[in-house]
Amino acid sequence: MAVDREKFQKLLKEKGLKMTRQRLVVLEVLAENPEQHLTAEDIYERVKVENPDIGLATVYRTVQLLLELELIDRINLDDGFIRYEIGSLDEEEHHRYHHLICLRCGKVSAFQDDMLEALETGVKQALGFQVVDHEVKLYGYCKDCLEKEHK
Amino acid sequence: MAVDREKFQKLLKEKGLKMTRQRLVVLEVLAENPEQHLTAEDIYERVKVENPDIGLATVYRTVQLLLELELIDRINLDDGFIRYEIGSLDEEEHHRYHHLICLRCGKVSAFQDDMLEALETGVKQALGFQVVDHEVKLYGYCKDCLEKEHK
DNA sequence: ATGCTTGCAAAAGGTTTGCATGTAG
DNA sequence: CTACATGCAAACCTTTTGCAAGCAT
Repeated sequence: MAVDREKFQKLLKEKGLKMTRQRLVVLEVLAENPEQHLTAEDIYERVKVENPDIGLATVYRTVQLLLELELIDRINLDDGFIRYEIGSLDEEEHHRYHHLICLRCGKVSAFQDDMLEALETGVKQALGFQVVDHEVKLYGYCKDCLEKEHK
Repeated sequence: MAVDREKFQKLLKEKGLKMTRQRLVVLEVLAENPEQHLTAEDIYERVKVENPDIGLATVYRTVQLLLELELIDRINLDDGFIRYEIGSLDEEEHHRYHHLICLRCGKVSAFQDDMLEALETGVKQALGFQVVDHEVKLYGYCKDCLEKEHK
């Protein structure tokens, strides 16, 4: 997935910010690794390959920026790291991704489901709470680990 | 909600652990504050009232232990603190609690819904992933904040 | 030129750990 | 008595921040 530089620059300009090599490279790494749940350190390692001078602090500052621009999503798997992934380009699908976390091997996979929309409507009517985003994590055992266990 | 000391001691004994004043007090604080989402520091402050000598490290060690015994649940609201609350005594209700997080005032409330059971069955059939626990967080604006905004 | 950005290193802040002492069983 | 548990302080580790130097516009 390629980064649209013009669109990126336009988004930055709207906030009085500048397009830099570092920001572009961080965004590109995330765009090239969709659904990969990268930590700041992961991004740093990959960015350094073609950009050895970049600092880890810049990666942290950039992911914060990309979050504010809503270009990426934040994922917290409760393992002490905050992870990031490129947001879905399709607005309709953007909030329908959930995560499956294997308690044995730690593998994380995503699946899509829109059943929560009904739940959100119900919460609004019953409690007056207006939902704008959600996060669903399902913990359990993945197919591979289940099969290994049965041997 | 009172703590069943005999049951607690039995659980500890099964793992070769001892029942101490500190462990009991931490569990009691959590039992007396259901659905309160206490941080380790919160627990520490409340425990210190009647037990000034306890150390913060003991609180951390104890919540880890209580998690392993499945007496309490862990909640991560992405605010830099890990929070804890007593688990539902009713096994059937144990995994049906979800959280509503207000993006304006930060208030957290819980609601109950079992619609995820159907989702979990579907995930098992479609992907072979066996779900044993889940966490659902809905972000949005609570009734109070919505009303204030409309004035 | 102006002022946003960066890199470095230091700081921050919640959580964990080492170790000598205390205590439950 | 023995092994597990505690308290204290230091260590950890991810993330944030201060500041002088570096760029984008």
